[in-house]
Amino acid sequence: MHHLQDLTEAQREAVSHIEGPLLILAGPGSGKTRVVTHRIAHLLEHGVPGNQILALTFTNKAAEEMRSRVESLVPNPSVWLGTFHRFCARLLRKYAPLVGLEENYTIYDVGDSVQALRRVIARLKIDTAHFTSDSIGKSISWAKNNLISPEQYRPRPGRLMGTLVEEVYPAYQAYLAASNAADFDDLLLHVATLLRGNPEVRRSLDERYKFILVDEYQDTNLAQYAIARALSIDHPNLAVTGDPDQSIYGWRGANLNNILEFEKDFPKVRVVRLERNYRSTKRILRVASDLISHNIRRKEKNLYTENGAGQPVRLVTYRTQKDEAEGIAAAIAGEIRDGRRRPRDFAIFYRVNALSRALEFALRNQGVPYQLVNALEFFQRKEIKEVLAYLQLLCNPHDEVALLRVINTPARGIGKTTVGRLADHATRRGISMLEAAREADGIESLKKRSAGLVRKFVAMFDRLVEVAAAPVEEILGMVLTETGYQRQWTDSDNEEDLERLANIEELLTVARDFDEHHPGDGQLETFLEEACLVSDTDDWETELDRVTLMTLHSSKGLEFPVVYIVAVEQGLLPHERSSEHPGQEEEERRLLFVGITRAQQELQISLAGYRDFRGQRKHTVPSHFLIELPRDEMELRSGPDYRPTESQAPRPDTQPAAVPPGGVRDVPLTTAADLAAGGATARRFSPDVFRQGMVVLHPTYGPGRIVAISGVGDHRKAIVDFGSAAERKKFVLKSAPLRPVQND
DNA sequence: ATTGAGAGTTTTTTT
DNA sequence: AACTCTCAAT
Repeated sequence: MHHLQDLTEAQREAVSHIEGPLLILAGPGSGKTRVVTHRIAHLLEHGVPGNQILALTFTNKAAEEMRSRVESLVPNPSVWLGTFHRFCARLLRKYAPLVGLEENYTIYDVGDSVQALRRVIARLKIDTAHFTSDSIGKSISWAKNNLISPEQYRPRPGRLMGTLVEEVYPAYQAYLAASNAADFDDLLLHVATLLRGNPEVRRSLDERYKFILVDEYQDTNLAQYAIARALSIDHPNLAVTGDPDQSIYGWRGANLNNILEFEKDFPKVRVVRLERNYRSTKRILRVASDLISHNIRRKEKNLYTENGAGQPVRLVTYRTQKDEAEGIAAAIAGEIRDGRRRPRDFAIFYRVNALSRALEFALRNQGVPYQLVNALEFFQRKEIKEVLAYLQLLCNPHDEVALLRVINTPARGIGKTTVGRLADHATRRGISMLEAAREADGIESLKKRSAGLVRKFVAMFDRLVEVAAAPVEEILGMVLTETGYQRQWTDSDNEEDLERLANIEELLTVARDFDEHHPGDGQLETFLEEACLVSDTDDWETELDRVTLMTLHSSKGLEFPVVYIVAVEQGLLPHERSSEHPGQEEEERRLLFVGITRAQQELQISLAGYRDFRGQRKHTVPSHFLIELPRDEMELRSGPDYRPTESQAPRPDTQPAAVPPGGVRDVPLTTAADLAAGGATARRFSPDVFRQGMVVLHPTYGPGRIVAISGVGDHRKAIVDFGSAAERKKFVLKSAPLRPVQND
């Protein structure tokens, strides 16, 4: 079988394993993805139908990578490949009623659930003087990850926090149920309880997915563990891959025991160790090994490589944060200028997102293009969340968080008092807030004016309901038009407003792409699901020739020729918040281990003597992890090695550096020829010229505004509003006699 | 009801 | 430094 060629003995053993439990302990850079994808191909070639294989990953990025690599081995594999959360979301669409939801349930992302929780706490009139809603939320999340239902939750005696949670958790869960919504943790919790409570369902799914693979098994929490277990009882063909040394999600409920005790769970397991590293130099690997050997809770591993020794690992101390950023930027710029490296060869890792600023600034000054793997990701931005909330509400009218978000956005005079009265009415009558809004005229406490405004809002919403089955791009267009959302910024030259408009444009493009890949109506649910289950590494583009900036957490699974790890200082790495819990220090060490092992050829670890913190400059203490590193493999330096000199001084014209969220896209512009021809002859404009909200001219109807636009290529259609006199008309852009108008 | 100024609070990591 | 929240003025 050709898949077994050019694999090592250990790799081959894992790849050719077919039935029974399998544990692959894979060190960093040991070709794990290769093994997993080859194994899937191997299974398929041995007659296992693709739809019996379920491969679960943690990020969409990892899933995508895996899919494309499997595809290169076997054309059209019908394997289910995706994240745990997505798998559960899909499953719940089908089995929602079994856990008290409806099929059209909404997924609440972190922002949504925080809103929901705040509301619940306010409603319970709980004094949050000493406990933030945040910390209560964390406790609830912890409980869910550990499969503790609201009914089962019991606080530890004497813990004030616990008693609070005991009261809030059930109320919060009831709120979600009333809103027909599930938060991230619920996706897992619901599926786990579903499998436990419904033996027939469990059996049929176990039968359906006979071969299950779980990637990054060291990061699974109890809920994920329960799901994987429950699906592997009749067909215990569970293969997991992982590395205890790379477990860095303990704070999210990951339970290291899942992997450390896998052999107890499945006594007949076959264990394969992949210890040979193909990625890094000897020196880098040695530094990593020495560091991680200081952890107690681990499985001993012997990492080795046949690669060359490489250069010493640099440990650099800079004077200030600024020196650090400038030093690194100058070094990178120099390497690029000399043609020794390309921008994409470099990555800079840091513990917290806030540290990216100084680095961005320095890189920009050096004219080095970079790509920031974003923390405040695209779908979390206020304007995006607001527009999407309309879609959420269209999809699920019970969604209270969505309703509260949109009812007065953009401002339409429905203020706090009115909303409060609507909420009261809803609670009294046991109906949703949207239903309450429909009864606005009958609500005593409401002033005439307010009732009128609410009525107008409902009428507007109902107009949107009419297009709810249209392509997503069209729905979005209607939302923007009907709500006046786009209009509020169009005439602004405020920088922030322009950025918001650009984001809205970007959202339209995302919708357009989605429509293209999901033909057919009624895909709104799927769109929303994708929108909230994306993660920030997902939009990281491998192909772009840019320096990558990201947190140590998001660096997992990636590799770069040259890696910089900054701010290795006490309080930052290990992070101060990690001292609360004893086990967390080891996790911080693993985090540094992960960062170090991303490097292929060169590695620099650095710190600064002073760092700006919350506006103030503070003295730093070197991380105590540094004394655990082998000095004989390293080169110690004190910066700044470089102060930008004349030749390296900031270039006047720095190129645009950061990629806009969601990536770069070419915007088709109206060419001069288009404009010239449009006036004189019947020449048609390319459909790509037309955009949402644009003013266009029609030979018989006159000027009008594009209310919504959708469709692909020659089928691209626009709905145009010609003012109160004429009705709205729909045009196929390819053949319509429309032309863009320069100005409003 | 909305807006804006000022005060007060915040920061880990993410599906 | 940047964000959210509160309160007073409009």
